[in-house]
Amino acid sequence: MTLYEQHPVSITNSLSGKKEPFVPLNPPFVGLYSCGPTVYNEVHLGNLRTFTAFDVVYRYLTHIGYRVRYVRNITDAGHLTNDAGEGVDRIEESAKLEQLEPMEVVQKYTTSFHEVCRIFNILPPSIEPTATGHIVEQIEMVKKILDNGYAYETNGSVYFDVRRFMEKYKYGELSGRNIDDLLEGTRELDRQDEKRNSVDFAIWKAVSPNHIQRWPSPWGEGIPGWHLECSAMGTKYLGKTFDIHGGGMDLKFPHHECEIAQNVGAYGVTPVRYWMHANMLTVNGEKMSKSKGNSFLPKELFTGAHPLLEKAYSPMAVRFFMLQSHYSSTLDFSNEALSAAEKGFKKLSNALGAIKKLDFIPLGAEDHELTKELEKLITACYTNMSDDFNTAKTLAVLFEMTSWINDWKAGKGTAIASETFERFKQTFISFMEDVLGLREEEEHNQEMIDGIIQVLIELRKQARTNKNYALSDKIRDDLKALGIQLMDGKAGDMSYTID
RNA sequence: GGUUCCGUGGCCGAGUGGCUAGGCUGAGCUCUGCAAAAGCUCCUACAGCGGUUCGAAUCCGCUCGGAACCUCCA
Repeated sequence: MTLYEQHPVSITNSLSGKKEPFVPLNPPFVGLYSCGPTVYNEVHLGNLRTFTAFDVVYRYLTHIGYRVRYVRNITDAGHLTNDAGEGVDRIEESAKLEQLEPMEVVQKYTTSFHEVCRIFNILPPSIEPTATGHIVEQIEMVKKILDNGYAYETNGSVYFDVRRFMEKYKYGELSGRNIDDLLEGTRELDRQDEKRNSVDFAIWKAVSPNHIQRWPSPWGEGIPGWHLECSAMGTKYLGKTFDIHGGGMDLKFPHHECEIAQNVGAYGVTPVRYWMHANMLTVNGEKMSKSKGNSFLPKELFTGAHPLLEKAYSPMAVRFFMLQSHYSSTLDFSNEALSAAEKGFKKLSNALGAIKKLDFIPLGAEDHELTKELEKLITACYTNMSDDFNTAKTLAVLFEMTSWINDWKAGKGTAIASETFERFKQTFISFMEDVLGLREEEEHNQEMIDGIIQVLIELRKQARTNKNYALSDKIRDDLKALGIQLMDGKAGDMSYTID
């Protein structure tokens, strides 16, 4: 019996708003798609929360035995600042501002994004497709939608015909939107528009020849619509219908709604069985976003160089902070909360370091009650994660396990079977490292190492002055064993090298 | 205005009908040469009002407060 059969997963499906048992189309295979970044700018902490949330989904599903194909795209074209037609292209805009070639912008921020992921221990997906690498697939999809009669061409642009689509299918189901309300609210903006209805959206957008990023198509030169890439790439790599699609709450409408419409319009089937939406990171109760000026970059977080930050925080403390709340709740950022998280994480991190080195110390006959209690904790890790990826509850269990680990660390024996001990140990380590992606913090900076060695050098000097050569030699030999070579200078000064 | 969601102790945050997570902070204690770590104890809450129920933080209604989406955003 596999782990996922022992601990069946349930997921809150945004489509129904309810928690549903997770039944993949073709177990043990799972198709998971999540919307990646638009690489026109650095990702900020808010963006990171979503990527972390789906990283954990990917990690856990894999851990319990599913064979997950995780697709997370890079949007490197076609993301206009609005759908109405007068929007600017984000990548082109950044290119102009930074005086770079658009693909230089793409490269720069893709590299930066990967670096941030590495630092926060966000695993690379199975496939990380780019919009520019799938222009052909996107054009094919536009053709299909046109052939099916759910789109129309105006001046070289192709728009999705929402009204027409609604004659046969539903639109607005995911976001619970009423199309008439939408039309009501935006009627004023409709004049001189290329679109038949304000709710229609571009699936192919004509651009002028001075636009650097552009591709030939049956409708002239242009760029694919933003919503289209996810439809095309999701379909290509995961099939016309796949298991899970995730993204930030703010993408629910219009992005994901349009994605559904495009797939249904092209293939007649809804693309996703379980929609998952990660909630926003807030600052003083307001969504963190660039436009509000309350966002900060990962780099600023490590240095503390931002007006909102009282001090620097480590990546793992931040990751822990995010995992302490459920992905579907808003999480409020504050220095107080982050400092608390920092300390809490340290406790877990110490326990992790300790249990790796711990061996089983038996104590008398097996206490069945105690064994049961510890087995319960092991099981709780699974049931909590299987319950809609409840990382907060899982962490609470890991803290309870930490109490036991600290006891054992202090040399206290335990009256359980060695088998239970080993499972306890393995579960703790794998939930920390593999499932939650929390690793021991060991990134000490050079400055700190220098400081530490100076302290030792000072001690060694004193030992030599006191002719305590046994101690001074021990300091030098022990450091050498760590790859640090101390060298005595002529005038009693010391220097060192590190391998 | 429309749609959706939220309001839990000093702070952050789980929890969906009875069994009242967890972390951080504060106070006291144990251990300890000092410090740290670790352990123990205490501070025990569900915005307000009303209703359903034997029983509600959890369900229903109203009031107040806040947020997200409806334009780009993870």
